[in-house]
Amino acid sequence: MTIGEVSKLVGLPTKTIRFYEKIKLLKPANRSQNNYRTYNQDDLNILFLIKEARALGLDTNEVKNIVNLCLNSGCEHINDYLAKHIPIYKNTIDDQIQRLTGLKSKLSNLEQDINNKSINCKNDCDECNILCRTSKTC
Amino acid sequence: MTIGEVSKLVGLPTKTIRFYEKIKLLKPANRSQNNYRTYNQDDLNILFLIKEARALGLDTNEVKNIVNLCLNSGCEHINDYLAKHIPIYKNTIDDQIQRLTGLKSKLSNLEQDINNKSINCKNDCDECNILCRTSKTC
DNA sequence: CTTGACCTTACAGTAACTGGAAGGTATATA
DNA sequence: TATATACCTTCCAGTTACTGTAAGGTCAAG
Repeated sequence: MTIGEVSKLVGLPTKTIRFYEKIKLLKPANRSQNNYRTYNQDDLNILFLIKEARALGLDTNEVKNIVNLCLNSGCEHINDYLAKHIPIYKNTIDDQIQRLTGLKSKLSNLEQDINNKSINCKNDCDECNILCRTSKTC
Repeated sequence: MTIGEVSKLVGLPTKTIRFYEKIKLLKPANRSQNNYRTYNQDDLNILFLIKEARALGLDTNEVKNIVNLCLNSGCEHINDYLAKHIPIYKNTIDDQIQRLTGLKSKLSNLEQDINNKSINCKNDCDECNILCRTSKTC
């Protein structure tokens, strides 16, 4: 299979497949006479695995661990690995969600301030919103 | 004020302040005889404004808009601008939260699959988790 | 006169791609 | 045979918002 065929089958841009090879997430592809990359079913399976793992939000280093486990051990080790690591992934996600939720409520507060306070504030900065208060131009 | 003093007052690394100048978020700082950057209260105010806006999750382009508004117009324009844009920021955040929530539930499903299904799966891949199923080595 | 704490610039690296340029290759059509 | 097209190749730059590091200048104190 050429990289374009693989791209369609797996649903990843050719660019991305080459990129994965470059960062050693994939081993260097075999080459045909004309120097085109060629892929077989095993390569395809690895790419599906990578895509699935990325879709779970795992970063490329995590994916690399899992691919190696998959290639060098068996899936019972993947299960062990995931059982240990999924809680960590989830904590990371929780942190991000919390951060975003905090941002959102900050924005809501600011929105309310803007609605409640005087819109014309020439030199009456205590009536301004927090962003404006920090600026002397206000 | 030197950049180090400003850094302490505002709570931004000197690196970051120089970086903001480089990307034209700040105008080029005045220089003392020895070529050190010097800052005055106005610069400080702008930096506070920038820090506040970044803390709200706005990207540097948005911050640039707001700084320009602050320098070239008055805060009534900032209020208008924010009133229009905050809903957009919030939508963006909601999208991100939704994405993360989706990832988390995917991870939870996988976690359950791992707990429920056979851990030893030699060539019995239907019993494996989704990551493993995609791999021939399973 | 040296030590330490500042300051300067410039370049590289981060994460995970994406876009583009410049060029080789394979196939179908005129 | 010429060409149009749709692939493929490599390499370099850009994205976001910084951070780290190196190599070097400046200033005050001991």
